[in-house]
Amino acid sequence: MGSMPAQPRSAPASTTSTAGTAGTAGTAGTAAPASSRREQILREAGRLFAERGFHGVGVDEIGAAVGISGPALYRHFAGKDAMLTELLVGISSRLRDGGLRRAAGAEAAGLPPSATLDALIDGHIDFALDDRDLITLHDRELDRLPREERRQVRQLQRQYVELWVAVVRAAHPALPEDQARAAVHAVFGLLNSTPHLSRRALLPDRDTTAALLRRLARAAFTAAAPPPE
Amino acid sequence: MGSMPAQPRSAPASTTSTAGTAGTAGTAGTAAPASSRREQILREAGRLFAERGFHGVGVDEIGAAVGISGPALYRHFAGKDAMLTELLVGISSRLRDGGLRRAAGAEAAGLPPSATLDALIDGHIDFALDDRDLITLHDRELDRLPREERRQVRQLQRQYVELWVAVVRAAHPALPEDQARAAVHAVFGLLNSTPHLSRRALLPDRDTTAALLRRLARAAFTAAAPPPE
DNA sequence: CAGGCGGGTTAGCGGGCGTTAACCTCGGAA
DNA sequence: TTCCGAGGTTAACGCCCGCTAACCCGCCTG
Repeated sequence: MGSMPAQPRSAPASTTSTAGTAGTAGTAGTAAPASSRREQILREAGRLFAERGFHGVGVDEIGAAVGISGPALYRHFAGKDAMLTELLVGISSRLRDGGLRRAAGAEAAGLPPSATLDALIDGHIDFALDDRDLITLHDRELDRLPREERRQVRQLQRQYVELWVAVVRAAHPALPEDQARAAVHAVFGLLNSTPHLSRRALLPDRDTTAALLRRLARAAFTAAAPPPE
Repeated sequence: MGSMPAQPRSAPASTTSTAGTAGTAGTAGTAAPASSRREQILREAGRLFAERGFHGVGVDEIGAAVGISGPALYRHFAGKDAMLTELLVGISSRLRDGGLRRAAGAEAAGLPPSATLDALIDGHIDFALDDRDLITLHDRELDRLPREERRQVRQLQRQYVELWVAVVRAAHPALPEDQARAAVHAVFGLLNSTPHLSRRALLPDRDTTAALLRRLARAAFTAAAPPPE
């Protein structure tokens, strides 16, 4: 825990001692190079926003979470809104791009639509299990964005949804489009449900959970087609 | 069940005006038994909280939504927190009580566990489709409550979840408890997904949506059991 | 060795919001 | 008729919070 991050980290020679808490050393050692201050701030802000809501978190708290205090954040971001914007745009972009990549890959490999759908499901599960905070934010704090940014995020989200809808319809041609769309939203809700019970070890281990979610999601789409009557 | 958009929505409360005029006018005789001012406030507050978040709504706005202005709310509630508390306790209680009632009824009728589970699913779907705002609030603003009230709501929610877990395990004995619990949460996420796309008529009509959700939820539980291997 | 600039610091302003205070006005008992 | 309480009103207070201002320091570059 207390291990020094090795980085020089300007010694806070100044009085105050605010730095104390900083820690949490989240970073989870992603191989990614140099998690800059900026990214560190984004990570902590995302966590706090997910925990207590955008309006429920003050800039001083965000600063404290990374070991600096309050207004220093403005050296990195134009304001609190800008942090949320960057978080939400980033999430939506990653989801959409990842989905497009997987769908294109599956199609190029000549796999059937059902396998493409499975690839989308697996990708979303990875995201939901690995970035719980972001998933939470993503469908909870959208309305706190200024108009133009909100439009941008919504567009990305819509593209992601429509990608799924197209694949679902290819895999289950009997399903009408509006029901396919509703089913996609429902499965998103299903897959995104994990963040809510993240607290307390109520979940099985990651692999078991992932396998469970995969089974549930696939079965849901299969059942979405109207009953054979 | 018309959504009753009515709500006279008083004009911008001109200054000065002698208070007198307002008087009893409001609440035009809704067939419902005396929707008191109190309930009217709760309804509007719930809608606003769901739309913009607890911290994103001011008391003046809530007042304006029911035709009175700001501090008049304090004749009916101890404060803003009290409104959220009453909303969340009410939702959680209704969910739990409705679940207990249906489960007891199904059991008394000698139905098999799978039929009991179906009854729970149908009940939850009705709630999710008819009280979207409340469903949204219920798993989104819990953390804005003061400590003690939050504990109370969480307890109600837990009882509801455990009721489902018991029924699921009776219906699917092969499913381990932790996975059953995770599946229950996942299905809640699935069923509660409808509020998110309520805006814009993206959904099929109510009956179609309800039938679709029912199919998805049942299939999910059936698929939750580990693969036969 | 100078100097600028990246990245910190504290102090403080301005606005918004929850809440309280003081006051008003009815409708319905006593 | 009087009075009182329920349910409004506006004014205002105090706090919190986002953001700006003014200042400071150490590293890297010329």
